[in-house]
Amino acid sequence: MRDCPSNSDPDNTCRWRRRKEDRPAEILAAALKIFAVKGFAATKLDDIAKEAGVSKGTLYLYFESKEFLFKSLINEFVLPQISRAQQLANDHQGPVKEFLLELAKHWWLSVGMTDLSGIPKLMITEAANFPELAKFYQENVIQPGRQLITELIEQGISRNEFRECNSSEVARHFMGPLVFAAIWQRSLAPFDDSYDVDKYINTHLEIFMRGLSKDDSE
Amino acid sequence: MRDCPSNSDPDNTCRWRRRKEDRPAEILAAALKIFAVKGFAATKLDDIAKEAGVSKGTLYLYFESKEFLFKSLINEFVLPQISRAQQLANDHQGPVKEFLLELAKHWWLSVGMTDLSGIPKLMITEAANFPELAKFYQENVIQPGRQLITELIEQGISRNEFRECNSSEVARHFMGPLVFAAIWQRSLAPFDDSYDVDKYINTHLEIFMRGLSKDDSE
Amino acid sequence: MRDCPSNSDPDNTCRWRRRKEDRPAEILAAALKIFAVKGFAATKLDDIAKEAGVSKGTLYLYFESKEFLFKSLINEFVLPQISRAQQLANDHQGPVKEFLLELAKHWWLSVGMTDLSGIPKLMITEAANFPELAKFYQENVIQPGRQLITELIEQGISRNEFRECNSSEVARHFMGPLVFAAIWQRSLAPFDDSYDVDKYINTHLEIFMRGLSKDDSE
Amino acid sequence: MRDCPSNSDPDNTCRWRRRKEDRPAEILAAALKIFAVKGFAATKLDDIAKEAGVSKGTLYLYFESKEFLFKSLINEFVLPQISRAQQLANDHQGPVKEFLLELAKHWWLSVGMTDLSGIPKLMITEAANFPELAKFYQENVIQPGRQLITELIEQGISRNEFRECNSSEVARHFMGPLVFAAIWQRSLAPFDDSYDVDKYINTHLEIFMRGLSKDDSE
DNA sequence: TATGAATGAGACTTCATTCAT
DNA sequence: AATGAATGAAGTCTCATTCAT
Repeated sequence: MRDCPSNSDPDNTCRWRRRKEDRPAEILAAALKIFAVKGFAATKLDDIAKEAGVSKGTLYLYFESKEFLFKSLINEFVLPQISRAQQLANDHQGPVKEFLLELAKHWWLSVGMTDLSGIPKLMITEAANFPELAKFYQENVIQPGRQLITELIEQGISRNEFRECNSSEVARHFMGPLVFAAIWQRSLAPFDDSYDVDKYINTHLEIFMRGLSKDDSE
Repeated sequence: MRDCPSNSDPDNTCRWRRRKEDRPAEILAAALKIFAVKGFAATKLDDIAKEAGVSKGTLYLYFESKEFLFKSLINEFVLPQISRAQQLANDHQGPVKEFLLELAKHWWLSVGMTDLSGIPKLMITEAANFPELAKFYQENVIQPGRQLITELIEQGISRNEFRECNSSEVARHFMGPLVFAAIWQRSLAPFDDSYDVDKYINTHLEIFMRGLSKDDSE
Repeated sequence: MRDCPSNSDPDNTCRWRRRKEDRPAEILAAALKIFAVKGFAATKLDDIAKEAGVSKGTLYLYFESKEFLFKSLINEFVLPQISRAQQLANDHQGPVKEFLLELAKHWWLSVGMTDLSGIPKLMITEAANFPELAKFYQENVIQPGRQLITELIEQGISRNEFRECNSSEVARHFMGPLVFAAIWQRSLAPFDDSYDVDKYINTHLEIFMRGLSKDDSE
Repeated sequence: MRDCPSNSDPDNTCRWRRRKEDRPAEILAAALKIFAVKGFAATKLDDIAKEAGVSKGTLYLYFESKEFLFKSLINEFVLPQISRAQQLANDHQGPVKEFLLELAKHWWLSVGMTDLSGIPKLMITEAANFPELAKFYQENVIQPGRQLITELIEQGISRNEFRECNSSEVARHFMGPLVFAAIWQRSLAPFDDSYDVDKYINTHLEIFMRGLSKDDSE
């Protein structure tokens, strides 16, 4: 379905494949890869086209400009993330601590260690160049996400799992290092032989949970 | 034209006299400001020149290219940082915990909240575009810095201030949130009304120290 | 898909049935409309296709290129014009003056006020970009047309209707304002509220005839 | 003044001439030449740059876009024309007929036979593509010009030089053929060996004046 | 030393043309 | 025969770099 029928193009060298429906998603995936590495300005549309396996002109069949492609990228990949965590939250049972750990693990597997981690990196990189986008991201991703964590922490406090604390402030410190790990992964980690993301995340969660736990919780 | 004519200012009391020997430093400071906001590719030399109060051509009297200017920037501002912390470390007396807190405070005042915080942001942003620079930064700033913290933590453990832990790994979590706060400051913080850096840093240090302290340390 | 399915319209009474043999003519008509408004270079084949109600690809089934389509246009619409006037000339009886007026009226009704007036506009607009076409037009339309008028004027002189004059030169002034009116119609007339073509043409013919008439002819 | 000092660049091969003040006018003159021949869309900025003897980039130092250059062209060359004729009108003495002939001659020498005749051609060619420009031209050039002629004709009527007529309508027929001659010159005249502009204009003025004169004016 | 007009390579973007369906 | 997704050459425009002044 995606390619030329194999019988007429066994080597898949056919340049005239038609796959209108898949194209936008393919292009967005390619764009995310390149943009996340180079940033907006340093990315050439030629590179994205090559990564997507199409010609430069094809990009313009689906996205009216480089800027629009970039913005579509954020919208496309960001919006689905929002609701997912909330669904998880609604379903969970049992100790908050365990659920928070599960949430971290889930975020890491579905965002942090995938191409999607390019999104937070891009938002940090380009916030000053695309303020509307940054505002949108802040309001629709960061804040709802933090709100969710905040509520969980408060739940943990009221369930006597966690010590009293400024839940909203503490929530920032739950996500911060996760996001930082994702960004680090895409920047200086390749130059740091002794860096091990999983260890980093585990250590973070340990420190965080110990800091949050009641003193007599041992 | 821009300088005070020497004949009219024989006593050199003119406050606005341009000291030629400062030009490179002025340009580097201007470049840091702009690069940190826009990133390397999106920055125009015109903008840097304007910020520095010189003409575009003048930049080329001191730096042979945009890339060279960028690299000079890193070298210029990064190298001094390295030794400073070590000097502090050599001088310190008393509890490690207090010194670590002092170190964090010092880093924040001299780097995190100044234009110098543009350096870590740029390194993260441009690591993939300037691998040699990233390698250099990693080896000459990140690693020595972490090494210093690692040793302090080990000292704290041996002095019975801190619990047993993987000192090197934990050291990452001392600096990570500080660096993250600096970067956040320069990206999404302007869109987050409820964000307060100082609170963020204090909360981080509290959580971190509590996580590191011995259980009976209360 | 666009045609009536033949099985559902066995009697061929469907008004919207697409007659394939008309396609080239339909495309040429659409092309004339768009080209006359925008000129050759500013016209997109997409626009012509839309106007003709076909897809872009279809244009290439009938015309090998944009340039060829443009040239076909001129040939298609220009050649029929030539002989028509001459036929009229052969048939006419009575005063030359009346026939000239009739000729002007006929030209205006069949060319000047129809889409065909796009042809002279295009020839003037694009003469420098398509010299061969301009030469062809000059030799096959302009000159024969003027020759016809010239002969009529000479006939009028010999019949004592008109004063002596340089018939060939005067012939230019018979057609010139008619053509100019057609072109004006397609350019600046829409911005001139007080412009009235019919009045313009009538005034022209009055002035022209008065200038041509014998002084005592009143 | 315009070029490099001859002593340092006797062969005038210096590519780094500076002549900021002259540049815009030079570029506009070059642009008028090319635009008038090819029309807006078919003109490449490279061609204009070459004609002006500068590089493509230089155009953008003075005009922010191709469209803006085009519009500047109209504004630059059109506005001066307006007042000139009115000044002439204010100064004139004697018979209106002679002054009208003088005006025609003046227009032809200063516009019709110079590069400036490209302006009316461009307005006709591009009216549909630049409606605001067409409106501006209509209101600021065509109408004032016609108004001037109209008043002169009315003056002639009241001085008993001309017959009664619809002065405003007749004024159109004074200028029309002059403008048409200018446009013809730039389009099909090169393909018409027997065409002689001067003869055309003289014949026009003869016919026009005869048509306007009183019957007993002989 | 300092300037900024000028340059031209290279990016974004358009659209005539092709061809699998 | 008809379509319209895909292509890529060619145009507009930007900006790092140069150099006469």
